[in-house]
Amino acid sequence: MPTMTAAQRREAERAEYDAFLAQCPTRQLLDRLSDKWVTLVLVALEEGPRRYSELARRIAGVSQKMLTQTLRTLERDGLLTRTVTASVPVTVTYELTPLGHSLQRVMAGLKVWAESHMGAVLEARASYDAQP
Amino acid sequence: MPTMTAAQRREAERAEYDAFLAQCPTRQLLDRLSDKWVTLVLVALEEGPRRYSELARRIAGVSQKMLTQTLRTLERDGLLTRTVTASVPVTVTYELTPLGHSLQRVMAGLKVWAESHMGAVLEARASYDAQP
DNA sequence: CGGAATCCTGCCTGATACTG
DNA sequence: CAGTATCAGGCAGGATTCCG
Repeated sequence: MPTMTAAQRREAERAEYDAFLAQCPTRQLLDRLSDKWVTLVLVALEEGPRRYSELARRIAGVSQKMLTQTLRTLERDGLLTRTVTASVPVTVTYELTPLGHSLQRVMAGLKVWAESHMGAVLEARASYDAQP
Repeated sequence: MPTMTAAQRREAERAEYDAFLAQCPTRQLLDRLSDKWVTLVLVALEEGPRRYSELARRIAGVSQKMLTQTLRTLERDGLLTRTVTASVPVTVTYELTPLGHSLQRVMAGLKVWAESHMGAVLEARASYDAQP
């Protein structure tokens, strides 16, 4: 039986992994999470369950293929659940798991950062481009 | 003269942007930040200035092309500075700006999350793949 | 050492069409 | 409505070579 709390177990686990190493599984995980659709899907689900069509509408510019692909991967990784309601027409609902919620908090920070510091970035670009 | 604090200004600015809109500049910024090399470079610089060769060694698997390209973009966006010391051989040092540091804090959270929850993700995958 | 320039491959992505 | 299947192209990204 485990004598560690979940938090202690995570800490011990973290010490064994290093995302800087190319072969480390966390490196592959980090690569997968570093995806614009992943970020947007997670943030779109932050307030609760959403239907497929709701997500497609909210996340402007995503193709059906990429949305489905992203949702499947996130489901496989245990970050969200997919629920099919047998009605006519059929309804499919996606919802974050507790694991997904913990990641969503990090992702939301990224989105907020982008929206908060956009001005500073645009100024930096203008300044950089002005140089001879 | 501005009558708002920097924090207030950022908040007001944030309200004008929405990364869910495909045409919004923050969406493009979010796309750029959702890059594995960006994440790793920012985290690699968290403890202070680093030379080009140090970064190349630390971030296993990155090609010279991608490392240079990533560094250039981050420099243009005002997230880090590039300093050339005219010696033989030449030395180039990269260092986070205050803006870069604020983003680095978010990025570090992503890396820590990946390293902390790797086990849970692997279990979820095994469970998903076991289904008929 | 720290790049720039070039070439070239693959797979990511979008568009389209079809189904339960 | 919520997908799957297929096809085609474009550019991300690796490998290589050369330079100050």
